[in-house]
Amino acid sequence: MYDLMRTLKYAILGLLNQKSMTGYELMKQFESALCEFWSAKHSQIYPELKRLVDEGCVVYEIEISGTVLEKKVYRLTEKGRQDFHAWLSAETKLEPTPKNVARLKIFFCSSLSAEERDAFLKDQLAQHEARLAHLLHNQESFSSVPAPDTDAFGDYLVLMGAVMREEMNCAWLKKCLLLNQSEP
Amino acid sequence: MYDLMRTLKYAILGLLNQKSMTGYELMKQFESALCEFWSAKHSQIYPELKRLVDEGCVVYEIEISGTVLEKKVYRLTEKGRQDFHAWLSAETKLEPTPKNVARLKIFFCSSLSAEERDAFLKDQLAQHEARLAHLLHNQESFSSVPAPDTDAFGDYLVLMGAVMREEMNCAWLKKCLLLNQSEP
DNA sequence: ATTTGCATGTAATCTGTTACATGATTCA
DNA sequence: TGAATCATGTAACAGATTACATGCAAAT
Repeated sequence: MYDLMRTLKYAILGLLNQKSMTGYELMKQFESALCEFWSAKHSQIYPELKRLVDEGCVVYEIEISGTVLEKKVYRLTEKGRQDFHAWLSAETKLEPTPKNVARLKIFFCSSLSAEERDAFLKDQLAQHEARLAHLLHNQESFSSVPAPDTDAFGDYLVLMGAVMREEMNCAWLKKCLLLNQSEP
Repeated sequence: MYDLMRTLKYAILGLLNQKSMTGYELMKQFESALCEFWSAKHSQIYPELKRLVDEGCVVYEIEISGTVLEKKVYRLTEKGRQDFHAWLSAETKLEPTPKNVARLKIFFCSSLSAEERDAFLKDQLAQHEARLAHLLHNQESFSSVPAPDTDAFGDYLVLMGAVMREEMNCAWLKKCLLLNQSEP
C-alpha cells in the first residue's frame, strides 16, 4: 500500500498548534517562518484545510473583518493535536535526495570553458552570499537563545541551520573556484 | 505562460553527453553518480526518453543482449547537445526552498519533552554521521583532483559538496543538542 | 480614486512515486 | 533450477506550481 507522507498536513497542524489562524495567515507563515525548509502556496493550503476539516483535525469559526469580509479562523481539534504529535514523535529517516539544480550543473561543468565555469561559480557564490547576509540580519533579532519549551526555540534552531547551510555553500563554491583556477 | 524547468530532460542529456547508454544504465547513474543531488526512477526515465526522441534530442539503436533481449542504446543528437549547452549556460537563480522534513520537525520541537528532543536530535546526528562516513569512503577513490575539463571534475566537486553538507549537518545537530541540554 | 494587501477559492498542468506488468540473462 | 540482476514499459496516484477567478479593506 501507499505510504503517504502528508507533510503539508503536519506543517499546517504544527502551525495551528502554535496559534489559531486563517488560511491567509498560514500562507504568510510559510513565506516567513518556514521558508528556509518548507513552502506551500495558497492554492495548496486551502484545499488541504478543507480536507483537514473532513478528517476532523481542525475546525473553523467565521470572523467578520470590516463589514462583510468573512475570514475562516482555523484551530486544532484534539484529533488534530494527536495526529501532529504522532507525526512529530515518529521515526525520521534521512530523506534520499535534496534535489538541487545548481549542483546538477556543477556536476556537468566540465562541458563549460574554464571562463564560463568561473563566471557561473562566481554568480552562484554571490547569490549565496546575499542570502547569507539576509539570514544573518534576521539572526540579529534574537538577543539570546530562547528557552527550549517555547515556539521561538525551533525558530532559532532552524535559522541557525540556515545560516550554517549558507556558510557551507559559500565555502564550497570558493573551493570550487580555487580548483578551477589552479589549472589554467 | 508556463516556465517549465524540464530538469530531468537536461540531467539525461548531460549523462548521454558523457556517454551513450540505455535507460537502465541511466537509472543506475541516477542511483550512483547523481544520487546526492538528483534522483529519477525508471518509471520517469523511460517516458522522458520517448519524449526526447519525439523532440529530436536523442536517437537510439537496438542492441541484442544474449540471443533475443533488445536494449535501446540512446545517444545525443546535435539538437540534444545544443539544448543541453543552452540549459547549462543559462542563468541559474537560487532555488527557493530545499524542503526538509527533519528541519520542519526541529522547527516544531518545542512540543516535545526535553528527553524526546534529545533522542530525536541524537538519532538524526547518528544518521548524518553514517552518511558522512559513507561519503568520505567514496572520496578515497580520488587520489588527486581531476582536471577541470574531464567528467571526473564534476564528480569530484559534487562529492566534496556532499561531504561539506553532511559535516555542516552534523555540526548543526551537535549545536542543537548542546542548546537543548543547557536548560534542563 | 487608486493601489496594495487581505482573503478565498478552482482548474490545468507538471513532476515525481508506487504499484502493476512482463520477460531475458547471468551467476551460484 | 532458482535467485539476483538486466531490461522495458504503463497506470494510478500524490504532491506541488501556475494560472484563472473573485471581491473586500485599508492606506495613500
